[in-house]
Amino acid sequence: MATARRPDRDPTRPVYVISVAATLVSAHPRTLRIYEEEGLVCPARTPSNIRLYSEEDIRRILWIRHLTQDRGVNLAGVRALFELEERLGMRILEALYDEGTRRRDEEQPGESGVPIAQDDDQPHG
Amino acid sequence: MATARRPDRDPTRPVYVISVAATLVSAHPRTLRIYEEEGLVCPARTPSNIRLYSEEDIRRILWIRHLTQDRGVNLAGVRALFELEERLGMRILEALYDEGTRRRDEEQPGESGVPIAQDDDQPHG
DNA sequence: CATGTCTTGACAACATGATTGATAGGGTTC
DNA sequence: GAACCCTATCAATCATGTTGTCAAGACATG
Repeated sequence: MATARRPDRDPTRPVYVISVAATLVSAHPRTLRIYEEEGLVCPARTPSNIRLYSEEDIRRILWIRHLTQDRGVNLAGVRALFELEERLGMRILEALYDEGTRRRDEEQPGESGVPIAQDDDQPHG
Repeated sequence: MATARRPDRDPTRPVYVISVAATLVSAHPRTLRIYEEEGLVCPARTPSNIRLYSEEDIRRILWIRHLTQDRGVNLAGVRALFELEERLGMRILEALYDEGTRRRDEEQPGESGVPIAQDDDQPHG
């Protein structure tokens, strides 16, 4: 019945509830709600209004985490960067992530050079 | 003796000492020194180590003021945006400034759509 | 039905950051 | 010599980011 091959792995498909998503990105659920309030992420909702985050949402959040935690950019700066990327219609964030890595010959299968989540012990020590 | 025509108006020519520059951008001299410490601006120096800001420096500072004061971006975000612009080799900041203005048919003579300084009453009330 | 997880909303603690201010000791310019 | 500059430090103020908690309610699954 698989339409393409593995529709379960569609990166846009909403799958994670907020507690799971928070664990994936090593943040507090409260923080993810704030990101949504700030308009930085727009997770889907179930008919009963439950947030469901897709893989793309997770990647977007990981970008926010990278910019805020590693680079010290505040949410207003993240918004400006996202807005810039959207207006220019190109993946400018990638160029920003080539910080210590300079440039690698080939890209990882992670479609857009997003920082990968290494699951920490405690999301919110 | 004018080489081209009016070399005095070369936008890269260092002319303003820090007190004058601070007045031009409506900020405290202390703030301008912080911008320099953060690597956001690099004014020229006289042989006796006195800072001299050029028109381009002023425009750059006005960008910082716009991003920080009007958009709430912190200095780390400003650095990310400048770094991005430098890596991409294009004026992406312009696209960011078209916020409420969308796009105007013609550009003002101000070479790069930089927010103009309207001199306030008190730089640091 | 009971339990657990979700929802929004509010309040607060804590640390960090941005900006301005003041001070000290010394150099530069007029 | 007065007024400006330099570096460096300390501090006050205000805003922000993150986490935490509490409340009252809706929903899903056992």
